[in-house]
Amino acid sequence: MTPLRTNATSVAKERLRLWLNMLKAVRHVENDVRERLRAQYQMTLPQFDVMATLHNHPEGLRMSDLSQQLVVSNGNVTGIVERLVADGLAERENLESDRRASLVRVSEKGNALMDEMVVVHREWIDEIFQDISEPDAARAISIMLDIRQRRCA
Amino acid sequence: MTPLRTNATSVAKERLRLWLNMLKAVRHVENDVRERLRAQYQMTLPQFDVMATLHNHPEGLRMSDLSQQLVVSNGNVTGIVERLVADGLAERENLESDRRASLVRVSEKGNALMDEMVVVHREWIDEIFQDISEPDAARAISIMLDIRQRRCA
DNA sequence: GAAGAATACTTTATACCTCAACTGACTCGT
DNA sequence: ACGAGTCAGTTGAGGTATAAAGTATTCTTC
Repeated sequence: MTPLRTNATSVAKERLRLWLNMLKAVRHVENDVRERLRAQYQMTLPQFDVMATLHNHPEGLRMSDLSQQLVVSNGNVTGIVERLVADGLAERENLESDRRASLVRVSEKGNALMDEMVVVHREWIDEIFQDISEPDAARAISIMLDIRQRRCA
Repeated sequence: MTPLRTNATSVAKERLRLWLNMLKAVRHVENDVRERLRAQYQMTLPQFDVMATLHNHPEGLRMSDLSQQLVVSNGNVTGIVERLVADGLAERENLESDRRASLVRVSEKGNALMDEMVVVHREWIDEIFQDISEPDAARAISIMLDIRQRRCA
């Protein structure tokens, strides 16, 4: 067994371990946040994700902008926005400039709610991540970016 | 604005940024792996996750062990294992010691497949994570553990 | 300026996923 | 024993998810 091969498999194992731990950590946080959302706001996690994204873009977003921001499929967004509109939390408007597309934005009711929820949500995350120092967070962010920014579709 | 408050909100923002980046990174990797699984093995990601876990425990696992390992709900595992058994990749056996429970393990056919897939999967992850050095991986793993190991239910 | 390619989005089929309620089985105190 | 409480697992309803196919619209290119 050459040292080269040993090192290569050693890195590979560590990367796999990282991946499995990322998965568990994300699910752990998602479960925590999901439960709080349900208990305190009767809202699902995907619905909140969409609302939070819309809240960051008061000018409105297209369906494809949403699916790209959230890294989910196109058809997925259709259903979630449908429910949000039905609940009066979001609105859709046809675009004159491109009749295939439409703009989605938070409704007045949704905006008032999100003004509050965004603050509360940040506090939740702050609590869940309380053991993570600012330098650790910065370091981890940079690693997360490295993972995503690999050349690909 | 006191410096204390400034620092507190600064850390909170960085933690939120970390959370959002973790989410995107995980979805990115999941999408990549999901596509390869579908194209090369006609298997879904959750099914692979279950099979890989079972493959690591040749003696077999109970349903609740599986859901705990994968950080998913109990009812979820029921459906996935159902499909795996239907496809002949896994087997279930009633436990004499506890007639409420049952053991799940990979079938002979599933074992042969997983012997190969586990290696290929590690290569995929190694490729996707190729920009992550071993020290970075180790550091990130420790941060992921910190996130999970906070006291909670 | 019309055929063809590309785009934005929806729809359908299938699989996942949680939660809450439920069934059947174990445990334990009395 | 035996009933209250607990535990392993399933079920059903509702809500995500993806992939693939389909629709309408816009762009492109000659």
